[in-house]
Amino acid sequence: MVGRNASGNEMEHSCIQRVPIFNHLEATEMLEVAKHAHSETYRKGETVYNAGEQSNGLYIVHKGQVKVYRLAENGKEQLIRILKPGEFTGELSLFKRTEHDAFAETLATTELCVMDRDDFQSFLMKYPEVALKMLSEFSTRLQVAEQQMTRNSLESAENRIAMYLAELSLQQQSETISLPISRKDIASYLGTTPETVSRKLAEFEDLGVIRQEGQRKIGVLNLEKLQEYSL
Amino acid sequence: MVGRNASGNEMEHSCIQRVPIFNHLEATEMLEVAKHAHSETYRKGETVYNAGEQSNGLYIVHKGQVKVYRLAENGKEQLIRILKPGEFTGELSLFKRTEHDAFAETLATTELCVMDRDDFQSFLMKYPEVALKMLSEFSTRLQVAEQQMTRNSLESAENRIAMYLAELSLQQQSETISLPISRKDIASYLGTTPETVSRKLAEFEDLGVIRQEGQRKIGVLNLEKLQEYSL
DNA sequence: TAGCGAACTTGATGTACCTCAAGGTAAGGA
DNA sequence: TCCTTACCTTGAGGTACATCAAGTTCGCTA
Repeated sequence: MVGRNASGNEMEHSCIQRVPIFNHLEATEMLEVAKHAHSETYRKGETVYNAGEQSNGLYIVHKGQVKVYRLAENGKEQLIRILKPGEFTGELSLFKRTEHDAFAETLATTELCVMDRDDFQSFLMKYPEVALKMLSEFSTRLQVAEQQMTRNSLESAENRIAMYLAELSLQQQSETISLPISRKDIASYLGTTPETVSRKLAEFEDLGVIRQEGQRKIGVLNLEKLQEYSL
Repeated sequence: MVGRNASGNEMEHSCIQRVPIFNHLEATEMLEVAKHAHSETYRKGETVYNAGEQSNGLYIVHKGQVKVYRLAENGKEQLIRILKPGEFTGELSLFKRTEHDAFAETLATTELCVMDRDDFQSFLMKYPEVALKMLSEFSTRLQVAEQQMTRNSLESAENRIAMYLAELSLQQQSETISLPISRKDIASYLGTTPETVSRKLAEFEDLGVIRQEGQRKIGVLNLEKLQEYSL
């Protein structure tokens, strides 16, 4: 961590304003939230928390990106998700006194708002709208996690990669998509290896479905064909 | 569905009493919940909902068991989870107007409490303790889903099966564990095939780690050895 | 813009697991 | 109790993908 700011100051306030679960609150309410938060600044590649460490707060991304992943005993890594501004992790600690079961690492210079566990429950009791927003967010994440689980066990690596590209293309609403993460991380997210990702991308290129334009840019020439892999 | 009861009667009340997210409420509050719930009765093997159908309520299991699964386009099935009494599904419909993305089917004669979507949000606003309980439940489920996802993509089928047995053994606190589901369903849950499950169980038996005693009973002879597969 | 290191690609080889197929066993209804 | 049916086991064969090992390209820093 590069810096840490005490609770209740300007930085927390701006952070809380940007976060979906809080941004509908009145100004005075936000100030109350800010009292229980502090901000932390990280450089690229730093560790926010490790599996096994005591978990004691809700981490909300203000600026930057955070990668959350797990490790198997054999050292293999599974990318769980990439947190973008407004998203959060560490929610389990709000309800149970447990250890982290994953690792969190910054992918860029990152500012986090950290909500202390203590008082957060009573805060939620006072502002049930916030609890509802969190519930909504959770149910979406649950759906995504279950979808991801299904894909990883039911679809071939080829299909998973095609689906991933198709999704990116739809998200980014563009002919050329820019990969948000490295091939290694894509592999880890999709439960395969970097080699396989490489080979399949080359295959798709041969088939005229995509065109690789540098490591992080991919032109989608035939979205329909990509989507066919998912049905 | 075999039967449906109107809202607010005795059956809903008993159902709501048993459910963890509601059971701390006062009697009068429970009655209020019951107003927005009705009960449904199913025989074994019946469909509660199908993927693609409009989702419009929270299904809470009162008695029996419900299996929630997804289908890939190739017809392969992935078991998401088995709902036991007190557990619920359909939560996404409370926050979004969406279709079900999974299938739910009863494994036995089953009674469900169904909470109507409408008013549930305002109910949660009125009783934030209930929202907190749901949040807690969600965060646990999220953790389980992410764990399951990691396992299915990082561990070998052999390890997954060993882990599954070890977990059952710990859960049931017994030398002989009784499998709660068929081999086909175990395979589906672990992202493998019934044949592989069969073979691996036979292997474990040859190694003297377990003893198969009929289709649904397994004696655990060497729990440590089983657990070694997970490290 | 040269040079370094990380990220990526490509090839050759191995293997865990899936698939298809057939026989065996257990459970439940008439 | 028998008979049916679904479930499970075992075998043989194929394959998608991982693994290991060299190259190659990219992108950053100086």
